[in-house]
Amino acid sequence: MEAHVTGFGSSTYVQQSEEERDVRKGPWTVEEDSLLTNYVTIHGEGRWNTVALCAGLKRTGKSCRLRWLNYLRPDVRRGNITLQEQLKILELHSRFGNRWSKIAEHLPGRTDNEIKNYWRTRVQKQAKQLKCDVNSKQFRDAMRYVWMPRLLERIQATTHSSTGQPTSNIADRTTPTNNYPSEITGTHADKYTSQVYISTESGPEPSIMPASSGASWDSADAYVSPPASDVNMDNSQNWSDFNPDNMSGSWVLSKPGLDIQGFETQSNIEWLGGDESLESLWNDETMWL
DNA sequence: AAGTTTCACAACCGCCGTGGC
DNA sequence: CGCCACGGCGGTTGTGAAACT
Repeated sequence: MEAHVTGFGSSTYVQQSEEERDVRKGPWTVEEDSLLTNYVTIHGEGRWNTVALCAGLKRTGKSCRLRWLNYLRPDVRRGNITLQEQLKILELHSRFGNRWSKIAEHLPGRTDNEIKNYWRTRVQKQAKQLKCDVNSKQFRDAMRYVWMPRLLERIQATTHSSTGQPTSNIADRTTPTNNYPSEITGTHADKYTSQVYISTESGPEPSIMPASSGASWDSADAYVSPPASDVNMDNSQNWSDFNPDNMSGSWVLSKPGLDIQGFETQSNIEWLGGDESLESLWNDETMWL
C-alpha cells in the first residue's frame, strides 16, 4: 500500500486514509507493542498518525497514543490501587469531579483510564450497594464521614504493622460505626504519627482540629485534615497539597458543627440502608483491595 | 462439570479545542 | 474565516477471567 506524502506545516508527514490502511482494532499484539515502543523510544512521542505509519502499525494515531500512554510508557504504574491512592482519588474526585486526567496528574504513574476504571468498578459499586447515586449528597457524605476515615485507619494499621508498632485491627473490630468513640484511633508510630479524630464539637469552629493547621472549610464539608506541622496552605489551596503517601503528624477528620456520633445514631444513617448494611459494606474486605 | 453472572481492565467512540493552512 | 488534521478527554463498550449457581 502506498503512502501519500504531503506537506503539513513546516514539516512533512505521511497522509493516508484509514480505509486505505486497513486499520486494525482490538487488543494489541506483542509485535505491535514492540514496534510502537521501539519507534517512540527512538523518535519520541507526538504526531501519532505519523508514528502509526512510520512504525509500520496498522493502527490509528489515536490508538497508538492510547496504547503508549496507558500501557507501554515506561513510567506507567501497574497493579492494585493502594489505600493511599484510593484515599487520594476519593478526595480529588470530590474536588474535580469526573476530570480523570486532572486527578491522574496527582497520582504519578497512574493513568486517567485506570482511575476512571477504578471509580466505575469500585466506587460506583459501593454506591449501588448503598442504593444511592454516586453523585448524591448521601453518597458523598458516606465517603467523607465513613469511607475516607476508614481508609485512613487502614493506612495507619498497615503502616503501624509494617513498622512493628501495635496495629488497630480493623478486620477484627466489632464496634459498629454508630458506636465509634469520638476519637477513633490514637496510636503512634516512629515515622507516621497519625491520629484520626471525629469532632464532637458543635459550633462554627472545630475544636480538635489544630488551630494552625491551615486546612480550610467550606460551608458544609467535613475534612480529613493534615497535621499542622505538615501543611502550609491557605484557604484557596485547600487540599492541593494533600498527599496520603507522606502522612505524618496528627490527621483529623472533622466538620464544623457536626456531631458525628449524633449524626450516625440519628436517622441520618437510614439513608444508607441502615447501619448494619453500612457496617457490613465497609467491613467488606473486597472493598479495600 | 457446565452454564451463567459479575468483575476488572483495555480499547474504542464521539466530542471538542487548538493550530496550521 | 472556514476547513482540516490532530490531540486530549470523558463516556462507553468489549472481552477474558474469576466467581457463583
